[in-house]
Amino acid sequence: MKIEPELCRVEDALGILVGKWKPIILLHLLKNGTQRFSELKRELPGITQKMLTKQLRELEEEDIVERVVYPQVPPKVEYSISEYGRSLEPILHAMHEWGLKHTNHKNKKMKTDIS
Amino acid sequence: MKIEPELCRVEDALGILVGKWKPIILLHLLKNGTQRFSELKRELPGITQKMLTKQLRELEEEDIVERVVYPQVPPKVEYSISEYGRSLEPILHAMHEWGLKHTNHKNKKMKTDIS
DNA sequence: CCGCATCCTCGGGGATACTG
DNA sequence: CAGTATCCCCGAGGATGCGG
Repeated sequence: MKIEPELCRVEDALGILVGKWKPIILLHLLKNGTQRFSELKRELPGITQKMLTKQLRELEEEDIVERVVYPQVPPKVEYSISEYGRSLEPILHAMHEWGLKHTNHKNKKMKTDIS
Repeated sequence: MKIEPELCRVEDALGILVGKWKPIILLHLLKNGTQRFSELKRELPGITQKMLTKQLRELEEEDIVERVVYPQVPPKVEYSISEYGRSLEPILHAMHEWGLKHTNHKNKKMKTDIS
């Protein structure tokens, strides 16, 4: 059955995943469970504190990640995937699998384009 | 099994789908099969010729859509989903389904936030 | 350690007009 | 009919510095 384009909700899911660092942040949290801000930052070479904060806040806003603040000095903040957020896992897997195939597809195309 | 974040190919799939009009263009082509440029334009209220051309060209570049030009006056150009492009259909469906659930989730949240 | 504020760059996307 | 060609705007995302 085809999706009725007028009733399309694809953009809703897309809106959650779009963001330069969001997919990879989600994958790290899915793989490693709860992590501190500084751990995540260390694992994401090139990201700035500002961007990491922003992406995490946007994911939190959608109830995808959970944020726990420990009121102590120095501060400690832990992030994790919410139960609800785990429902995105199948989509991430599907996109990852498709991405692998697409890489092959492009490689094949390269060769035939040259020969 | 978790995806190794370092080997993540989610972005590849994301890159294909991201573009203001791409998902809806794909859904239209999936639903209606081959369509002329002007037909698509008519079905996408608000899109400009420039954007429709651009999005279609980008999808063509990735072998997702096929473009057939009939050398006649006035011009006639037909677009359709390639065989390869159909492999995206499960992902679009999954995102659509998730989007529906997410809409409900947000509605529920609204109510509990108010009460 | 975590995060906010400020400033800046760059490209996606829109409006409009022109052409074979 | 199916495109280019121009000009413009805005917001995502980066660099850097301050603060509790």
